[in-house]
Amino acid sequence: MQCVDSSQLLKGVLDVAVLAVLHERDSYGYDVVRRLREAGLEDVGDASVYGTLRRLFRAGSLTSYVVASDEGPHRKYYGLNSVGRAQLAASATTWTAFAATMNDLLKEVHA
Amino acid sequence: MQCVDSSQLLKGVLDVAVLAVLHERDSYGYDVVRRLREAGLEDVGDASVYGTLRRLFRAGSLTSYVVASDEGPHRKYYGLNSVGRAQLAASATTWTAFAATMNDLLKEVHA
DNA sequence: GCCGCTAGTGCGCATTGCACAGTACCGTGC
DNA sequence: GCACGGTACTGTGCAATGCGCACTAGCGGC
Repeated sequence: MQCVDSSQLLKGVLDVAVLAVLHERDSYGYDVVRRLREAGLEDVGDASVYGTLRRLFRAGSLTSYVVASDEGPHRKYYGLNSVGRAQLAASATTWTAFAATMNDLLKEVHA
Repeated sequence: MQCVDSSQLLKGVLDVAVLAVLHERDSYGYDVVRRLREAGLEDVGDASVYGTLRRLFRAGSLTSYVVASDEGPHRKYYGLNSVGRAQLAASATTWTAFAATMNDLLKEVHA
């Protein structure tokens, strides 16, 4: 019944978004969520991000190391490896092409 | 295991794409598939489009009428009603904002 | 001690795109 | 007449993925 809500838009794009954030610098789940929200993806669920990180790690696109913190529980940092960087590049290209196609389709709507 | 494939990108966007195509003019399933493919969405599955049309119709965003054809089976035409037009407008806006956010995120990747 | 923030895990659900099979109409070629 | 390919739609079941929710746990402030 709902119009396109971002939760559906995120499908298949959250991977790229997460990879993009990690491309900037290594990070841990809680922080990735914060950065994505700051970037404008305000309603990403935390569970989605944690899930995505685990999935990408399992797929071999990310490295992982645990760092203790003074201000709370340990942090599980993730970082891109070569596979992840390649995946990010490929996905970014795919996304750009796809977005262009969609903009084309919607162009006439605004007319 | 796969990089962002269009099937996941389509999630939540096929609705808008279909609405956009119908905005141009009334159409039937088989034709919508053809037009989407011509527009650049080359690997949309036909079942997805038929499913989307049925879903949108059930949701009250589309009108439907059957037209006989000389060159094959009857055609079930769909068209936008006011609900559908509103949904298209809203979804298009959401998409545009979302795409802008994503482009922003990916901007640094290309650097 | 309790609360709230930080940080992570696991479970189960809903949505949705798709493959696949099946039905059926039509014209062409044999 | 019949097989075949293109047109056109339906239904079933699957897989991917984002999310809500519950839970664990460390930390500091009241």
